[in-house]
Amino acid sequence: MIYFREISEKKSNKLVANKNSIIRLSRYKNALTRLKAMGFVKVFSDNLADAVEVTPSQVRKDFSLFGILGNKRGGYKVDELIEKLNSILGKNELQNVVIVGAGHMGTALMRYKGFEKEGIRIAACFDTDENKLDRNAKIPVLPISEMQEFIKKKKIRLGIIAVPDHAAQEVLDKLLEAGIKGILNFAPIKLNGPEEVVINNVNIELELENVIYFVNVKDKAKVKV
Amino acid sequence: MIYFREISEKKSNKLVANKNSIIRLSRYKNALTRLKAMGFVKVFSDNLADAVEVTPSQVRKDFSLFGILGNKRGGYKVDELIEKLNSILGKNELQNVVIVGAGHMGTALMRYKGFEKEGIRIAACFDTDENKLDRNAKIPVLPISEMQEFIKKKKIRLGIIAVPDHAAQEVLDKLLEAGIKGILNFAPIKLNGPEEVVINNVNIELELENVIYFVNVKDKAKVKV
DNA sequence: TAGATTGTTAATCGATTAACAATC
DNA sequence: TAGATTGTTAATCGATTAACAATC
Repeated sequence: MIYFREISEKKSNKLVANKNSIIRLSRYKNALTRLKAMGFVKVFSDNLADAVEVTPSQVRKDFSLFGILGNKRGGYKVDELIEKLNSILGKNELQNVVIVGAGHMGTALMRYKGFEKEGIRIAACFDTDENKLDRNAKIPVLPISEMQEFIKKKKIRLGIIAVPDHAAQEVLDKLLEAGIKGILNFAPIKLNGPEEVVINNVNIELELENVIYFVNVKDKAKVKV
Repeated sequence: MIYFREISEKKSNKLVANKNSIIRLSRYKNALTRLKAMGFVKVFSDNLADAVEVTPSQVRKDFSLFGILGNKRGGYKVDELIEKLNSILGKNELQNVVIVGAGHMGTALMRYKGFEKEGIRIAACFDTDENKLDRNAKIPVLPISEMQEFIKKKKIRLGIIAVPDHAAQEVLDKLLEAGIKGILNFAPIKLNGPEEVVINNVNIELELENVIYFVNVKDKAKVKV
C-alpha cells in the first residue's frame, strides 16, 4: 500500500493520524459545538484543552498534524474549526451503514439515537431469521440473501457486525465481497480480513473485565493498609 | 492514594498494569482455553504470541510484570497459567453487576450471552419507566427507587450505565453513593467521579467515526494514484 | 509597542521489542 | 552435554509535553 503510506507519514518519519488523535478530534468537535452554543466565536488551545482534558500542547499538535492553522495571538475561529474538523472526520456527507444481525445488540444499534445527529444513517439491517424481517419499517430488516445486492446498489461502504461469534467471519466475508470498506465488529472474536479494510472491534466483555481488574487492584491496595 | 501507588509501581519507576496489558491478559486467557481444548498441556511464549498476534517478548514481559513465572526451557503449564490469569483478572469469583437503564442498550446487555461464561452475573436492571418493570424475570427489572438498597444489601461493586446522556451523571452519583466501585458507561458523555472509582467508557459513535475516518483516508489515498 | 498565543522543534515519558545471560 | 527457552536488561520506537521563536 505505497500510496497510503505516502500520505499517512510525513517526510520526517513522524506518523500522522493514529486512533487516539482521531478520537481527540471528535472530542474537540463535540466540545466546540457546546462552546458555540455558549456564544464563543473564537477559542484558544487553552479552552479546548480544558474542555477535553488534555494539554494545550496536545491540542495545537493535533491541529498542526491535520493542517489546521489558527492565528497567532487570535486563536481559532469556532465556525471554521468545526467545519474543518467535520471535513476531516467525514461528517460533511451522510454516512450510510448496514447492520448485520437483528438480535438484541443489532436492534439496540438500530434504535440508537446517537447516530443520526452525527450524520450516520442506518440504511438497513439484515438477518437470517424470517420472524425478524420487516420490510416496511423505517429501517427495514431484510433477509441476508438480499444483503450483497443492497450494498452494491446503494454503494454502502460501512457495516456493523452484530451476529453470534460463529457467524461473524462468514458475514465479514460477504460484506467485503459486496464492497464494504469499514467494519465495526461487536462479535468477540478476531476477524480476518485484508489489510486495506478497516476493522474496529468493540468487545464489551473485555471492557467490563478491565473494570473488574482495576476495582480488584484498588480493593487489595486498601486492604493492605 | 499512597497505598495504591505502592503496589501499582515497581521500585524502579516502571509502572505495572496499564489498560492494554490487562486486555492482553484476557486475550492470552482466551487463547489458552482454546489451546487447552486442542490438547496442549504446555505452551511457549511463541505459541501465545502467535495466537494473540503480539511478540514473544511482549508475552514474557507481560507475565513477568504480573509475577507469572514459567520454566526455562519448559515453557508454561497451561492449567496453571489459566488459573493464574483467572486469579489476576478476578475470574475466580462470580462478579455481580447491576445495569441501569432498560432501554434498547440495557436490554441487549441483559440478554448478552458473553457475560455468563466469563463469570459475570447481571443481578438486576433498574429503570424509571414503570412499563419496563418485571420483578419476576430471571434478571428482574426493578424501579430505580429500589436501586441503592439492592446494591447495598447484595454488596454489589459493579454497575453498567445505559441511560440517556442527560440522566447519566445523576445515575452515577446514586451508584457511587450506594457503594459501587467500578462503572462501565455507555452514555456518550464525560462522567465526573472521584479518582478512586474506575470508570470505563464505551462510546459507540466514536468507534464508528474512527472507522469512517480511516476508510476515507484510504479512499483518498487510492484516488491519489 | 508590549503581551499573548500559535506552530514547531526538542525533551520527556512510556510502552514495545530485541538481545542475551541464566538455566533447565 | 548441547540446545532451547525463559526472565530481564538495554535499545528502540512512538506519543505526549515543554519550551520558545515567530508574529499578530
